[in-house]
Amino acid sequence: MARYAKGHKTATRERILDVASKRFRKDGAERVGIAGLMAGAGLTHGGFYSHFRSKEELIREAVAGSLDHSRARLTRIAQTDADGFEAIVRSYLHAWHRENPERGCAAASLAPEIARYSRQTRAAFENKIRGLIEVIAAQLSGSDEDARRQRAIAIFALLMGALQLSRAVADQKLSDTILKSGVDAALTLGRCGRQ
Amino acid sequence: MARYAKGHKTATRERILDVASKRFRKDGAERVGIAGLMAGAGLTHGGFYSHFRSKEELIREAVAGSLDHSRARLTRIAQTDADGFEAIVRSYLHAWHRENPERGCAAASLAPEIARYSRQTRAAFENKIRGLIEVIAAQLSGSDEDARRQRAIAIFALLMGALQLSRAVADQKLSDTILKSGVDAALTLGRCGRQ
DNA sequence: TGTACATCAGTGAACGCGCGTTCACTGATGTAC
DNA sequence: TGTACATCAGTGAACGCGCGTTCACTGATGTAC
Repeated sequence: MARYAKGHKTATRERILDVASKRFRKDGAERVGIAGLMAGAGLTHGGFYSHFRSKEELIREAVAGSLDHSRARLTRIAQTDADGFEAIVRSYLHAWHRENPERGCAAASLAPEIARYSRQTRAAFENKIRGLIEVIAAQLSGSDEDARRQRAIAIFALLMGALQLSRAVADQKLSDTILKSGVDAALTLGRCGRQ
Repeated sequence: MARYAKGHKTATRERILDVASKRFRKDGAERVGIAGLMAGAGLTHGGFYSHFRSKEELIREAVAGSLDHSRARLTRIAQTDADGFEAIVRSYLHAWHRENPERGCAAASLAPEIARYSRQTRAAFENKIRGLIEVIAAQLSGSDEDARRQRAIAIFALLMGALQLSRAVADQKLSDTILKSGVDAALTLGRCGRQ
């Protein structure tokens, strides 16, 4: 093969990123191999390095891309609903999100793993997390912008932590309780600045 | 070698568990190999399977053991301080904890990974998490026991999530802000039932 | 219009390596006689 | 007290396998003449 239409290589790259992003979130970046990934994109493993310098670069870009999607989705959800904040909280701590990690928040799937990668990868992650925090902060009331940001940080930590716990326990009843408790607490934190 | 003193095998087993528990929390269970683990305990890899049926059994027991320690430590910290709840929150979201995962909370290091293991492993994790939640709930006020438990669940999720985020970002200033925001929010949630 | 050549996305064999797991074996000690 | 044997925690070679990465190659198309 050769000399494809303009934009063909970019399209292939996007396809690899899309497959990677989903598999990383589902199985963890560690567990996913390059060969299987490329096969999932309809290619052979050898071509990988003409698209990415290394597996870690792929992880960096796949995580960044999926967090961009998360940000866009949360923004959309917030705009659609009358109470944007509550809509964000309920959609994040929803059973659907718990059961479909491959379509969900990369931070919830990969945060501890990312903490073990290079500074560059952590910086890329950080950059996107700042964006998510911004989206949440924009839904909070209160005159002090810094205080809103700090509350948004804690709320995001709570959402992420609760989703992880709901996935890690064996008992479905406890898992449901975790989601419910997370929603209640997040709404409490969201209302603290309102009066 | 052979015919060691009574309790020798148990002591070796404990040593393997101790090394495993620390390495799993530091590097992730996935990244840690049996051979290196056994070498760290002063042994060769072949003997591993006379102590554990499989790597996953080791993960299960190492995580359970370290969560037992976490529970004991949090209980002690709560008893030492005048405000037991605040002491728990501040010690969990302390820079020392962020920088020493190998000595810290296994849930914060491994939650997404545990979510991908077998039901048996998730059940073992769940059992210990229930214990941690109990310790937190015991520090909360409010007459409704169920409500205290639910708040404790959310608080633990918040603590775990905030610690993970503080480890995963590159910028130290943001990392510090995450810890601080987590403390503030956890204290807010802890006080909600008090009036 | 026809021929020779350059391009380059993708192929697939090969690299060294570490993984989890199995198993025949070692050898110092305790026990039986 | 001395000898033969059983025990069994730990050893280390070997198993098949998949990993991330490299690289010489393919072959369909676009371009130059």
